[in-house]
Amino acid sequence: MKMSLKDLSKVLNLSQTTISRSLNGYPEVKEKTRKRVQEAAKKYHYLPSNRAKSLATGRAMAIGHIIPLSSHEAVNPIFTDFISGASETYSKAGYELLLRVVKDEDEEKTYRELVAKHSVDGVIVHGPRVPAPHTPDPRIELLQRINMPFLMHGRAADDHHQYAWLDMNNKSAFKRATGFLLDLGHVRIGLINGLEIMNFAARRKNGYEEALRERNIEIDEALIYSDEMMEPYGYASVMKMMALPNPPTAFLVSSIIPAIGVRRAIHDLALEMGKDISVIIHDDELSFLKNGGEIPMFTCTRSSAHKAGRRSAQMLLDIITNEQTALKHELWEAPLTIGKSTGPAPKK
Amino acid sequence: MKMSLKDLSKVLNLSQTTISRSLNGYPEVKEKTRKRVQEAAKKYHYLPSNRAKSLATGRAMAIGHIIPLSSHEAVNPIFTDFISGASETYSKAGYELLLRVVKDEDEEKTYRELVAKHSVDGVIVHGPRVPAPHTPDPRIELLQRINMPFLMHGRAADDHHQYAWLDMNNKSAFKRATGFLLDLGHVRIGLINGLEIMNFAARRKNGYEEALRERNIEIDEALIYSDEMMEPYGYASVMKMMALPNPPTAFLVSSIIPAIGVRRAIHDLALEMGKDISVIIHDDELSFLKNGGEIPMFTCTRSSAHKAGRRSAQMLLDIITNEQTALKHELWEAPLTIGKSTGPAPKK
DNA sequence: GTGAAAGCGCTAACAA
DNA sequence: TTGTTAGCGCTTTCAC
Repeated sequence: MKMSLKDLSKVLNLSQTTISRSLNGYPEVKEKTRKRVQEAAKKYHYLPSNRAKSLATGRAMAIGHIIPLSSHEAVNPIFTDFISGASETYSKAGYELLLRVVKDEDEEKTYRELVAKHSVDGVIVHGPRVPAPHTPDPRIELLQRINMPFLMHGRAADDHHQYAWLDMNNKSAFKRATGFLLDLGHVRIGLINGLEIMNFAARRKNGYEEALRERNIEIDEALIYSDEMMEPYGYASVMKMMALPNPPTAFLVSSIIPAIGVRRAIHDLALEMGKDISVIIHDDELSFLKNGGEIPMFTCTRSSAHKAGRRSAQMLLDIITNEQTALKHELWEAPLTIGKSTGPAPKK
Repeated sequence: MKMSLKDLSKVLNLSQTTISRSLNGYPEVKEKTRKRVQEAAKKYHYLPSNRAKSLATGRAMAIGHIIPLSSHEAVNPIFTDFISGASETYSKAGYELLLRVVKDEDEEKTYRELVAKHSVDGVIVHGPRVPAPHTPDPRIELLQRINMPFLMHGRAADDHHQYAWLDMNNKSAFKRATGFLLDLGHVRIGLINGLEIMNFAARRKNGYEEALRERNIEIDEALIYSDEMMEPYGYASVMKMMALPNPPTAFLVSSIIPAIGVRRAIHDLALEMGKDISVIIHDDELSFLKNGGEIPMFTCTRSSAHKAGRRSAQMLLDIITNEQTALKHELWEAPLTIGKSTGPAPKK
């Protein structure tokens, strides 16, 4: 049942070398022999042991995905689509996907361990942070120091050029979304954002502010919230902002998780207090729509997350196999899909 | 920089064997020697290569998690918590977590490949199906045939005893939830369920029906919907049911994804048509609440999913290491957390 | 075009 | 208590 190279070599009356060469596409094998080998391999369901191959070649044939627990990246449903896309690419290339969910404080240890144990050939790092303005994500320096190839999903602060990354254009997406609400006549727009230590949140805020600034609308800090993307956070933010003397008429929400709370708050307000909020727009509700839909919405869709996963995986594999020194960067524009808005535009 | 056993043995002037024994806790090593070895290992950041260890011992030191794409398990945010729990357990035990997201039709191939390539010591299978009543999930037979240790997350049809599994008591959870709504005075309760080919959905429906039956309330098929858990599905179901001559006064929703659509529908109805639906209850909204919350809600919370992941991983490791023939099963009761309900109870 | 032999970094008999 | 030796299943020189 369980076939090894040796077994196969006995069956075929060939050396292990020849079989290895046949299966790995080396040119010096006679075509007839190669065919014979390939047929036998199929017949006996032979596949080389990953462990042995790794040991012999020095390559682990695996990529690590490290999910920092605190980043709440794991909780973002989009993340699963990303990883599923990556998995697809790895399978095609014969690589495995190794997943680690780690506490922040264990992250350095994890990378070191992965290197020492020869478990992976490279890693994809999720959720880059901005510990302080103009301070690079500490993980970048670490990974470079221990010589571990990596690709960042998202960018860190100001050091774009020093490492490979793939990112959505968060700033542009939120600038456009804000513009969309402004076009509808909204002036007071609540921003319910993620923690600004997360790079994407900082960029989104920039986009929001830039859109307002370009139309000479004052930025009101009372309309800008920033916290971990949990459901009660969305609910509480809306409630607080709606209690202001001059409440917002629309909300821009940075993730589907707080958006659920936002919807609940809006619902409660409508039912219990007769208040009426006209538009809510947030970043990845679309992820759950099958074919477009009626929600006013934009940015990262399920299929684009999947594509980003595939692309990121490929970029990393390229880095590993080509050993190219030129770093690759990709900045994706998020599709801005406008659907039917919930409720009317504000009276002017 | 990169340390191997051999390197270490030279540094310490000991044989590789002694070092291996020291580090792996064999008793026949002199305590003083062991100490010396351990210190050196720490000093030089030595960790054994996983690949070499695997090859020598015959154990892959890795567990595979197979996510079938079609099951939409991947999209369930709870899933990520499950896997993060599992990851924690594996790390402690020195195992890696290998993730594969595969199309249904590739699933058999995937398992065979994992066996042939010696990539994993066992797998955790997600999203058991009920292809037809009283028909077992075909993957069970396959895994047993190819001799791959596995643990099912969820149960398949009627063959509980033949394999190890961990599952939530879906039937009981939905029975209790339905009972809760009945206690509030609701009689017409809409059930927005997952595809009934998924085992958990079938069980949930059973619980719902049993609760109604026990109170002699007629089961109205017009109030039972079953589909893939997408957002528009939730929206459309509510809209359709609310258009009935005798619409429901409450909804029981099987996942947070369609529940978002349900909330949107309720919101739209309230705003645009003045309709008022009193209670919505669904299964894992709580997963996004940090410390309880105000949503009427129950079952699988984030922390219980995490715990289930940890426990499942441990069960599988036990199976692998103890080679115990007695199969383990665990059925968990979902915590039923009742919060403030959205809207009033129906007028009697 | 094919094969023999060494070696990847470990573990595990078997000796000493 | 420690060391010697032979693999684990593959790839890769180097010979033929």
